[in-house]
Amino acid sequence: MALTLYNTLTRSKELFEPLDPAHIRMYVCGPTVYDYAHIGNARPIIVFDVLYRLLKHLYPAPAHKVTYVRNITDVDDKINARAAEEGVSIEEVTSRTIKQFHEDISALGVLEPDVEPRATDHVDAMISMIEKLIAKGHAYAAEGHVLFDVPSMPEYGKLSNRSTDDMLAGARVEIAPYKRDAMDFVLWKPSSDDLPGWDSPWGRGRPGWHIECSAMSEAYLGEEFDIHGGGVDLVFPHHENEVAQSRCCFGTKTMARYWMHNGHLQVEGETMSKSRGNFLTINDQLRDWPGEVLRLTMLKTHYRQPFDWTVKGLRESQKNLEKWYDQVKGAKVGQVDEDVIAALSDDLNTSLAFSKLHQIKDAETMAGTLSLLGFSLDIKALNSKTKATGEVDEGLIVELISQRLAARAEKNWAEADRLRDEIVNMGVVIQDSPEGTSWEVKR
RNA sequence: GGCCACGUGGCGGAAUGGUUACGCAGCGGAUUGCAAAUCCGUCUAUCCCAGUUCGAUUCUGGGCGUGGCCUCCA
Repeated sequence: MALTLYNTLTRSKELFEPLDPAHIRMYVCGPTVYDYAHIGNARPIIVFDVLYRLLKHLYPAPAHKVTYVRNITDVDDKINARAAEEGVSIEEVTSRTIKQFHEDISALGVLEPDVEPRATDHVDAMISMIEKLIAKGHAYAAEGHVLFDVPSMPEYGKLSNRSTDDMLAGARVEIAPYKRDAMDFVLWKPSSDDLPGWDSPWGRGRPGWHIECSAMSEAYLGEEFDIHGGGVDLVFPHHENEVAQSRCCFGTKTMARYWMHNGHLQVEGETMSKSRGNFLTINDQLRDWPGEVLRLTMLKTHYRQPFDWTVKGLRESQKNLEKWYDQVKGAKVGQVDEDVIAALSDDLNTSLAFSKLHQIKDAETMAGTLSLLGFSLDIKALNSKTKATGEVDEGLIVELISQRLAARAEKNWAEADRLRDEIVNMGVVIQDSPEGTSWEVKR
């Protein structure tokens, strides 16, 4: 099955041809750990998980190997600011946030990346890259900083498709006096005593944002690799700068061959922001919904498309999953549907993949396909009480339900309906079935 | 201001130079003590204007609208 991927670098869909078919290599920019991950952060996590699963399917072991690296940025000024704000150590902020991050995304049905490197473990590699860049005339030290010399790289701007002239015209930030060129960006900056710092040829300091990904991708995937992913906002400056650093340092023609970027999402029609009060974290959403519902909702829209995160959409996903899981109940996990693979192979057309999924009649194929897509097939987990359940009086509900069952046994329908209404008024829905009466918090 | 992406039925969302996608909701029916679930059936669409074409939702140009990026936000 031919896989095509949209490549930001060429702004077109291209046939995926791995550098080494025996070893497919993918790098995705992970979180900066200073706060709960929001649902926007969940998009690349889920989207690239699907790509990882698809690659493993198309390039199966043992003939092939797929290596997926997703980093953790644990040195950053936002982290420092958060620590200062709370009066706690930087380690406390990062370790707490990393733990929370892992906990949150584990509910989303994502496979763990093969490597999850942390920036702070790779500072030496960053320093040696910076030294190399200086030696090759692509970087210079000034006032304790080291800057990348943008004019030294003629192809700068190729990934984000913009000229430095355009960028300067639109610039709205004042230019630091130590920069030779307005576009130059920081590779290394000095740290005061209260900030995290490492000894370096330029004094005690810390790395700039972009160099970590150049160093870590090289460490685990090599100087050139296949796929590099992240959110669209990272195209510029982050990825553009990564390309500049890596290519100039290693003297390569490319850093990654295929650059993939997921679009942003909105919440109920509005841009998500803290000031609007619609800043939804993954953790918030998991209080109300099973992780798999979040996963399906995220994948219903093609990854490059912007989309609107709504309760209505989540409800629909929940219904879809209930139906599918009901269909596979008791079936063994069979083959993967070829139409679904074909849809995914066309630049991860997950929307089309799910519409094909709706057409699957065979329970085993359904199970196999859902499983490839990262769904658990566990209807109990899907219907299990969410964390929001803690906000209702469970004991009372169970009591009312048993009273209603007694009323029904006596065919006292008026009393049974009155009890149902009482339960509904508490925000709880009940359902009768041959196996008994179940209940859940209404969403 | 510069650059980029997008605009399909009530909602989500594919595909396509000419023929009903699909899902959710709605509506009708079966079933159910009542509901839920399930099953059967069913209505509604391609932002506006111009051009190319026998024919455009699909290609080209313009307009309007939405979103994103323009130094650290996925």
